[in-house]
Amino acid sequence: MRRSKAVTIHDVARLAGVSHTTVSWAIHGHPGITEATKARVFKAIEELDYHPNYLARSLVRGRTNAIAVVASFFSSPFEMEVLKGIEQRIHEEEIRYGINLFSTMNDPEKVLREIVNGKRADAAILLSVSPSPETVALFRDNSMPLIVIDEDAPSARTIQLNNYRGASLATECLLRRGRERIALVLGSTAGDPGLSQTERRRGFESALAARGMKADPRLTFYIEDYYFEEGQTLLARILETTAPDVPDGIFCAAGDMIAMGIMLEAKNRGMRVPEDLSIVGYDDIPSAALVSPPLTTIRQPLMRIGRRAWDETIKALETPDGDECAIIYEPQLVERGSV
Amino acid sequence: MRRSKAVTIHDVARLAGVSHTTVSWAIHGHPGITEATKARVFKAIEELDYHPNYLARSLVRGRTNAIAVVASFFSSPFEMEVLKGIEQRIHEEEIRYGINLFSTMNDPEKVLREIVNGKRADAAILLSVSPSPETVALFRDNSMPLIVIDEDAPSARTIQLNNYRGASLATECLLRRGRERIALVLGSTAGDPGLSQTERRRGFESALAARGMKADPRLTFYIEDYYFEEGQTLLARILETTAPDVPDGIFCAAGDMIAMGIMLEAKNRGMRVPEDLSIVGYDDIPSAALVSPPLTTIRQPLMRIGRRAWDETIKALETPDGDECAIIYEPQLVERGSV
DNA sequence: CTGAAAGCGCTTACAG
DNA sequence: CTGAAAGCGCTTACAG
Repeated sequence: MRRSKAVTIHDVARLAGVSHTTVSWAIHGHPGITEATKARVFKAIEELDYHPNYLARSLVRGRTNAIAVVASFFSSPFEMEVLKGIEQRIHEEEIRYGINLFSTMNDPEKVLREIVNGKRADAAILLSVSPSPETVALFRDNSMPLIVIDEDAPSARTIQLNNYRGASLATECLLRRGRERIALVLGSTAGDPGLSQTERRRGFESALAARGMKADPRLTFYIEDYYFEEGQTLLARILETTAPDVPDGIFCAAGDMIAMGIMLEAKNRGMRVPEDLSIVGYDDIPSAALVSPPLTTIRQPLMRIGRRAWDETIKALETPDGDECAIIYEPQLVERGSV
Repeated sequence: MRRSKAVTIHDVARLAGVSHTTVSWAIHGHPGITEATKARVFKAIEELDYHPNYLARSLVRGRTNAIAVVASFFSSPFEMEVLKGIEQRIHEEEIRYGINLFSTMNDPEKVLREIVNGKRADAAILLSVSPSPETVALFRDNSMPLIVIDEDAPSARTIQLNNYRGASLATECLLRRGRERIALVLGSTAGDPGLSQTERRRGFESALAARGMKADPRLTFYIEDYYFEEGQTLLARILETTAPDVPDGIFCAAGDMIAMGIMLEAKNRGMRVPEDLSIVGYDDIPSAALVSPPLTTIRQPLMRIGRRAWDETIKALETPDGDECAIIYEPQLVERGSV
């Protein structure tokens, strides 16, 4: 097995009969290198199949040409969609940045500090990860752009979803159909509830309040996981704990997957949706339209958010002293048959 | 705005009153540094909040501590599930590798060469990307491990799914229910059909052959995209082009999403599933169980594949001269109500 | 037990 | 128009 030693700029210089400085300049289109010399250099590069070592280049330039994308876990529908938007942008624009994934199961702050201090990327995009003020300051001190999606972070660039409004829309839809005992299902309570869940609760409560109704704490439920089986067991729990005053509507702020689990279980128990029980989900995942009845839900422009996050990152990288931004995207009610 | 200069190993050395060599050795637990010296060094590190520059370290070590994950597009259910498996492993094992995403819309070979030549990672995992023999050789010559998932690559480490068998299982299921005119729906024909689609076709044909039947070329259809709307328009096309001998069964090797689109359109047209038309999908995406009737489909152990890919990568990294492997995972028929 | 020196592969003022 | 030199921040034989 031939274990070839990597070819360096010096090999190219030797073959072309110039100094390695000249090679570097030829590569970078530095003005004032003869066409003839340039040609010799490129011929040598071709011949040796030379590729600049990206690490060395990054070290001396102080730029990695990589963007960190940080999330607590990838591969949830939310992260997937946003990632898709980012990807689209990369391809459309031919921008020469790589993307490095960091997931933060344990200690988000530690990961973020390591990105900055270890110079592991030129900028970071955070998906539903909330940085401490100290960390935001750390990024700023190192002039490293930080884009925060779906969380709040004072004096950072944020791209948010109006979760408050999404929840209001969902709840109002239920109220319009005359639902009077509406249960609220929220996402995981593990540790910090997260801004989005908090906001959805607020939106739910305010929509009720607008009708002079009050949220009944016994009608608020939490889930642990996002598998639809969780939705099935949850409905059992809801019916049990609330009997005989079972709810006639459910706003499942924890997302469509859970909502679909609830719906399936309702059907298994002979309940009619929406006649006996109306359900509204959140996210509008692709299969929401395919279940029966099709699920009424809230759609968020996740791909657009991904694209925008990328654009903001690039902008921040190119104009380092630009203002921080606070962009908010509006959700949309998608009315189908489950209400 | 304070723009702090990064703290280097020299700053630490100065504060601790030792040479930078000693600092480096203290960090790496080099034997023969007094406890007292070590303590001074670590105190200085703490005080200055020093973090080694990862680029410099990688350059001198010749290792990036990053694994490249390459796919034509991320954020398809397939890639996401595999990625999830990889992620799990990273967290379970506390392994210190980062993961760098490379997507290869245009020129896969170019991306792969750049990863090797630019030293952008220590190893690469390919998701449904098929490397040329030259590229496989390039990886080998640079002793860079290459793990190929769901494609074939002579003399590389491969982790494959038995697509042939999956298709046979699906087709046999249809045949058992007495279906006699079975249509085959295959994925995108753009360029190379890809190994998995080719194998699924083979499996389909062999299952028919086992009953003395022959695949009817007029009953083979291709899709462009993987949105479920595509499935809806496809059924229209199928019915049109085959009338009056419309199929009584469809094996949708292009995946569940399309299968669900087909099913929705069938219901819209007043066809009964499975009485008038049986449908089998592929992938067992989470919502397959939720549609009505629930979709019969083929499940593949994607997360396990992700985990295994990671393990093989690490193994290859640690024992560079290990054998190439060829692992094959078996799919499983999940019988629900659509057949 | 600790330090001076060389080197990883590149870029970029600075001279000629 | 081209080259010699310094330096990015680290690691690691090699001497003392």
